[in-house]
Amino acid sequence: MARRNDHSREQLKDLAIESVFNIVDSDECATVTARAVTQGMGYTVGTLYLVFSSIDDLLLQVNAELLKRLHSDMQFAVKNEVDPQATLFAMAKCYFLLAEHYPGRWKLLSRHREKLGDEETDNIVESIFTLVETELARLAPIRNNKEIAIAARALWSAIHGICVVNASSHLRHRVHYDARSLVRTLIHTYLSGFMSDNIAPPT
Amino acid sequence: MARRNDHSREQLKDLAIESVFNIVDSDECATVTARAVTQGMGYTVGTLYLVFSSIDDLLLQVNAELLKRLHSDMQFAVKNEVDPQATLFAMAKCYFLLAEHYPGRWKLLSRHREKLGDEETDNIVESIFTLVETELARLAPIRNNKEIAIAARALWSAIHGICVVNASSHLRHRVHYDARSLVRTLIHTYLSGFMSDNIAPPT
DNA sequence: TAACTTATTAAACATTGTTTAATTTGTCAA
DNA sequence: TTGACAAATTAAACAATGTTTAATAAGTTA
Repeated sequence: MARRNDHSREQLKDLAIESVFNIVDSDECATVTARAVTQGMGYTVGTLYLVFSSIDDLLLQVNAELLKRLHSDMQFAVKNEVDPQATLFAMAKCYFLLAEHYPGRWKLLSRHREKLGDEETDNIVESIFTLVETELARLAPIRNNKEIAIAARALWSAIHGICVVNASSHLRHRVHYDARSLVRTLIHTYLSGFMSDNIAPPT
Repeated sequence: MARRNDHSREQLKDLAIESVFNIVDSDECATVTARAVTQGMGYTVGTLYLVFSSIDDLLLQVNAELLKRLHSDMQFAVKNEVDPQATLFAMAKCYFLLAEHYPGRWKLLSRHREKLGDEETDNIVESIFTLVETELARLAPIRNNKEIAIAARALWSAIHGICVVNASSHLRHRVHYDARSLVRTLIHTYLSGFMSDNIAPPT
């Protein structure tokens, strides 16, 4: 089945995704062009369309791969921590470190969140939320399933938002203290409120 | 000074910004092209470059305008609420409603946050944060300036993050309950933790 | 060995941002 | 009033992208 090079469709996909990583890792502001991607794989532009339906399709699959790795990192955190709160810190750290160490990859992730994702991507995101929910449930038994689900999304949104602000911090900010402690403070403060049995907010 | 049409540079700027609004309001997924913008103003593409240095420059000024209006809305909220917590709810609502009623405009805002902003834009953002800080300070006198500043950014990041997730919710979410109450719950929970004198998080 | 299949490419096309040279329009001085 | 100048506006060109298509080349198989 293989021709000129011994690369199956699957291998071509991996090559392309790898090439995208190389591009955004070398320069987080670089634009991922079809020609740059295929040049990085040692192919020409047409080959990309043999394996992906469009550039957006490629980037979608890149993001799916990123999310899979994130989920894997977070699972590792769950295994290595005992305290639920410590686990949540560790999981948040996984996300934060992705943004800090691989800003280019993380920007792909946050830039394409707006576009419609396919079912696979959504499922990975769901599995990530499930990890968070499990810890929240252990931490605040007084909360019901719905409250847990909402809290997981709110908390994760907040962490994501901090990464966004951090990524776009132009040094010029009046308050600049590091995003790492910002995340820690956020989780701590939020959980403190979440665990106490305060009354429901006004409607 | 005016020639063919009686449009000063300033008027051309306003026309262009208005045209961008029209484009993204009519279809939040529409791409804002130079030709579409100028066609909407009744000019041709070259005129745009008489007034803006690039498309990015135009979008930057569009975002500045959006932020100005947001700040104005939030100031209005401050005037019309007495309780600090109610004021914070009202301010968050301003941002949330922008995302809900003008998703196209809001996407411009969140999409271009990553690009380096000019000083003017940063100043507007700072003034918005100042409004939030003022209410937080009234609410939690035990917190010092730095804590207030961090809390304002964390809280706002969280609200922004919720809007992001909401904007990209593909109906398919297992938990879908409305973002409005998500924001309310988040603020309530966060403030509950912020106002109590819990210990500092572990380092 | 020859026909066929298909991976791969080179070239073409459409759409964008941006620049440039031409054109049109108003202003002002003689 | 008219002719020269300045400025606004445009049409056309250019480069970089995503995408498609027709040609080419390499392997497979009868």
